[in-house]
Amino acid sequence: MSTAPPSLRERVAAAILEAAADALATHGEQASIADVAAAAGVARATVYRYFPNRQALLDALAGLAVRDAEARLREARLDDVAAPEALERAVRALVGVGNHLVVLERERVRPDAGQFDAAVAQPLRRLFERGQTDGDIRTDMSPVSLTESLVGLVMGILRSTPTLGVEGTTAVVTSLFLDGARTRGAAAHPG
Amino acid sequence: MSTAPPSLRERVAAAILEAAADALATHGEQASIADVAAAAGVARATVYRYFPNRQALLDALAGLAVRDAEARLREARLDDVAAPEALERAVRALVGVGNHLVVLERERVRPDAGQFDAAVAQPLRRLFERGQTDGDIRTDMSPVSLTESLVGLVMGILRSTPTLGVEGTTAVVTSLFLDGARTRGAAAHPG
DNA sequence: TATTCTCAAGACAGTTATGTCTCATTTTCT
DNA sequence: AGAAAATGAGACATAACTGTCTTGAGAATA
Repeated sequence: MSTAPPSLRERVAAAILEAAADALATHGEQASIADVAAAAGVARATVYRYFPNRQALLDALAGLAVRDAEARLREARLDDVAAPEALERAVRALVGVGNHLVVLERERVRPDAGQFDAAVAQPLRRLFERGQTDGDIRTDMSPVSLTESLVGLVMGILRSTPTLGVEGTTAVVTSLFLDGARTRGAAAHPG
Repeated sequence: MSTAPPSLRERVAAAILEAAADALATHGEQASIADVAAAAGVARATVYRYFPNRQALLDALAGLAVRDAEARLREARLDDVAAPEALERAVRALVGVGNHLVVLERERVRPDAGQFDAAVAQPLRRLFERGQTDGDIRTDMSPVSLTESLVGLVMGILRSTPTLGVEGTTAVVTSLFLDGARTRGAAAHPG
């Protein structure tokens, strides 16, 4: 691995990207460069020294999120285990990407679409397809719908309940998505 | 009922709000007044004749969405039926609000928060609480988490798959949320 | 200590969206 | 048809953000 010394420039660039992810995930698209700079604790001009313009920063952020998501999903080895276990790993990977994923998903309408699809949606669709052929996943819903549902679920929880931590969020999302909210087996109310 | 003649002003105001809902749901917060005006087929100045400033338009839109959601949830009579049936009705109500709900949910971080909570989240939480005491809904997840999950699910499907229609979307969301994506009962893959 | 690099702070111009206003034209209502 | 109201088009000033630049200060390196 390239665990080279984290040079100053790299550290500042990372801080700016992190602050941008937070600001964009919280305040949405209309977060200004001044907001990002303030959140990162640097001057506005410094941001422009690292990223020539706003779009470049957004692109860098999207690229980072894509690479992070790809790496986590690759390490998850979704193809090595059955669909339910793979799903839990996938959710853990997505939750681990955190705010970067929220930003990436928010910008997936923009011109640079496809990135989100290739890095996140496609592996999920493949996972659901395999789960369906193996009999682990219900077949009355398309892999596309299942993927969108899972993404919506993750995003909703990720944006509204950031206090659960990675494992807590993963457990909630996985359990709910796989088994649903209905009580299983037990008798309903004695009507 | 006050089914008065739909005066001209009311019709234009409704058209502007509808266009604003579409534009804001599609292009997010950075949709300009010019975008809204173009989408509504009116001049930019006309928008300002109906809403003194951008914030007033956003407030009107949020108020409309809140009233719409409240009315639909009230008509759904969630308290009159068991939790699973009530959940389906609630989902149908939320889906029926459509893009207005997406906009309202996106702005729930803003100063005028609470509106979304009072109109949408609170009824859902009450529904889940009742479902848990009746034994219809699993109790290892809080009503708050269940509510956030359901909202995330609805929003995700609503924004990414607008072609299913109200009934299709309702069926998908309800079934998935109640019973999950896992195959029920059938044997897993023959390993 | 001297040199070099980087940063913070702020001034500056260019661009874009906002909000106001006017005026000729069109639409609505009587 | 005629009066009243509303609209479209566009000019206009204002505000906010963007992107560039300069200056003085601070930290790293030799």
